[in-house]
Amino acid sequence: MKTEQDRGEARCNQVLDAAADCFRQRGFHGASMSELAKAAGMSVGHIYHYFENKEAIIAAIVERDVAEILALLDSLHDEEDILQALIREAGNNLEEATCGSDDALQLEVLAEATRNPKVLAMVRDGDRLARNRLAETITKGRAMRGLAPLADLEARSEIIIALFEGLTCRNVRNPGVPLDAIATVLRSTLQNLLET
Amino acid sequence: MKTEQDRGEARCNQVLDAAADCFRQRGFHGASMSELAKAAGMSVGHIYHYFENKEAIIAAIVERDVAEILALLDSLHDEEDILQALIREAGNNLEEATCGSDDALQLEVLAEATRNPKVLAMVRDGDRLARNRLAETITKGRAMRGLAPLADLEARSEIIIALFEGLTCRNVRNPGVPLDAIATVLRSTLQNLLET
Amino acid sequence: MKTEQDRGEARCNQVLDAAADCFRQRGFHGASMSELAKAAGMSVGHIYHYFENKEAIIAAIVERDVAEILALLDSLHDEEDILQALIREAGNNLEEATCGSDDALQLEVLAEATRNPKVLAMVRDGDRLARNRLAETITKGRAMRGLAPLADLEARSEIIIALFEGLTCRNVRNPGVPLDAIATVLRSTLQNLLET
Amino acid sequence: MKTEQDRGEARCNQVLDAAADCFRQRGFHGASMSELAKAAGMSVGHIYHYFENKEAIIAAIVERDVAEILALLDSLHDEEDILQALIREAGNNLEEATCGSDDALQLEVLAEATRNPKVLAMVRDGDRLARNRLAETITKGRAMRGLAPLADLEARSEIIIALFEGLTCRNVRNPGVPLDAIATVLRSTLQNLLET
DNA sequence: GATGAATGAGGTTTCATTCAT
DNA sequence: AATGAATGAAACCTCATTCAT
Repeated sequence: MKTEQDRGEARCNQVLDAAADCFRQRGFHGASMSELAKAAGMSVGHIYHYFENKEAIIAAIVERDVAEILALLDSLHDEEDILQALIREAGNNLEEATCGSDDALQLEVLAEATRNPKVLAMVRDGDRLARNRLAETITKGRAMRGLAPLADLEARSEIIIALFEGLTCRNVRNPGVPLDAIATVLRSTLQNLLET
Repeated sequence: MKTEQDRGEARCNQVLDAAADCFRQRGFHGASMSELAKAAGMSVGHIYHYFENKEAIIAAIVERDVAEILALLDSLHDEEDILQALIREAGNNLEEATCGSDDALQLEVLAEATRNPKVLAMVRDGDRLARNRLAETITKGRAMRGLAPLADLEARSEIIIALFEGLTCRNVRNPGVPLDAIATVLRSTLQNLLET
Repeated sequence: MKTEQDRGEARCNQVLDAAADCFRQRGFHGASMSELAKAAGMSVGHIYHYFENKEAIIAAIVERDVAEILALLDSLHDEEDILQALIREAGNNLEEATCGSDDALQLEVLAEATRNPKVLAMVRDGDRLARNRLAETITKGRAMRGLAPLADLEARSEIIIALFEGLTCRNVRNPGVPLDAIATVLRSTLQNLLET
Repeated sequence: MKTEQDRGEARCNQVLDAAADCFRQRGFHGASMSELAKAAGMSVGHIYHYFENKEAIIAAIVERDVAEILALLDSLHDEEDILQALIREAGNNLEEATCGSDDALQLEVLAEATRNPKVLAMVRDGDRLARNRLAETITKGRAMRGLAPLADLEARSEIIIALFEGLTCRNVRNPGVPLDAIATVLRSTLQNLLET
């Protein structure tokens, strides 16, 4: 019984993994159900045992995407020197991006949110959690350094997130920029936002 | 003859205006040629007199989009106090975004660039022009203020653009943030990047 | 052993009851096997233990339907005053119909018979039995009243059945007609057909 | 322009004729759009220029069907001896039916009305017109014969229509009945209903 | 220049049926 | 006996594109 349920879940993830790949490469609406099925190693019809329709798959992908960001933020929260970890993560983000990670999917999600209310709601809910988490993390990090609480915490968080999201965009428009030069400026900008 | 050509161009723009609207609302792949035609007040078939196919329309939209950004940058170039103008423009951008301007289209373009090589090339070409222009503008602005040339000019430009693009993303994920709080932090961040 | 067989039969009827419901509500082709399964409280696959395929279920439903009519006729046969019972039954039929009984299924069967030879054969076989039974019943009823045998018995039976089937149709097209007014005319028409 | 519109209408009817055929032979839900298209000598996609979806075609067929009955009733209205014409028409109806005319379609419509509210509404609207027309016709016919108006006109009309619709059903269940025998009984029954 | 009828491929989705467990 | 995962064909429908007028 347990195995059975596990198997179901595994099969579900099989679909989601395949879907993420397809969506990355061809977009939500460019990828066809038969492409998904082929990529998932499953018949088209059977995908509908696990997902009500294509939009439900999109929603599940968005949910995963959101969870991933939250997980990253959570991992930061338990670092020893939080502020430094945040700044370090910035660099990693850059490298990852260069390796062509999930940029495409992130942009796809954002573009879809623009016209799909269900996706928009998920994106906004996720973002609310994420930015609250970031704010807490910053506050905790500053406290650990003996810095005063910030009156403009919300705005600073917003700008910091914007920076990161913006770098995702930059990675599409201008991937050729030297990483270390960027990292230096990024780090100093973040320091300015986090430690003053 | 001249009138004739003008008329043709006007008809062309009629299509592009309609296309921009449709693409904003439904995405490149979600908008159908017949929707475009209806929005443009023109028959489906006739659109093919002006554009070889749908992709050509997308390309033209992307081109326009790129040109718009360049125009904005150019307008800055002739300001009296360039650095201040840049910072001011940040605020405008925020307000515009709130009004739900072209965010959707920008994201659509970026997502499309991710998988359409032709679009990617256009986006990157445009971006190259834009960031060079910004670099020049910054240099000129600093010179007018008597500040020294920047060794890390490229990286700073990159971060500045990232900030702006990031705010476009933020506008989708979290449109409810108070503008003036953001603007203050944004301005101080830009000052830090431009004037030190 | 006997219990086992009984259980099988009960399961079978469970399917047929569910099928009748589904077919009534959605039609033979509109009802899916998985709907049937859900309504029968049984897995899709298991239905195939009892019925070779969907058409076999349809056939069984048709058979039941035919049997039901025959049973009604048989019950009439043992009434004391047969002719009066026939006429009375007309009224009941009307009321039943109003309550939206099996009209839908009857029409579904008839429509299906139109294109499914197997169903057509069943319907016609059943009808042959039914109309012969009715003819006998009429003859017996007339004899009990001391009336002479009818030379045009077959045609009269036919018209009487037509009247009843027609009222089923009317119930769909015009359910709002006052029952008692109809019943009066119906009764006098039947009297004319049965007692003269 | 006129020609153009005519052509469109002709093409529309081309679809409806084909659809009527297909629906008769395979039922509303048994006939596929590609069958319709083949029968109409037209591509599947193009049918959707004329009809929004399959249901719209069904609706149009039902409308035609209703109109046909109304036309028949109207033609009776201008006969010299209306009552006699009504009775005569009964015979014709029988013959027609034997030739396997529209019985199948009529039953299909009725069965569909049972579960499709839009079709039900059309059927009922059509029937209201038809039975009012019949009532008027009967009244006029009786007046021409110098007979008194009927107090139970509505109920009698109802029974008369039921007879005709019932004969349509009978034609499926028992087509082998000798026509003239039936016609005699039918005629006498109608006389009883119309002329007394 | 301008229309819209026409096509056919391909999209998402549903479904009867099978089969390993 | 009983399940439900799995399939693949076929359903309805949409769409970019072409072409005669």
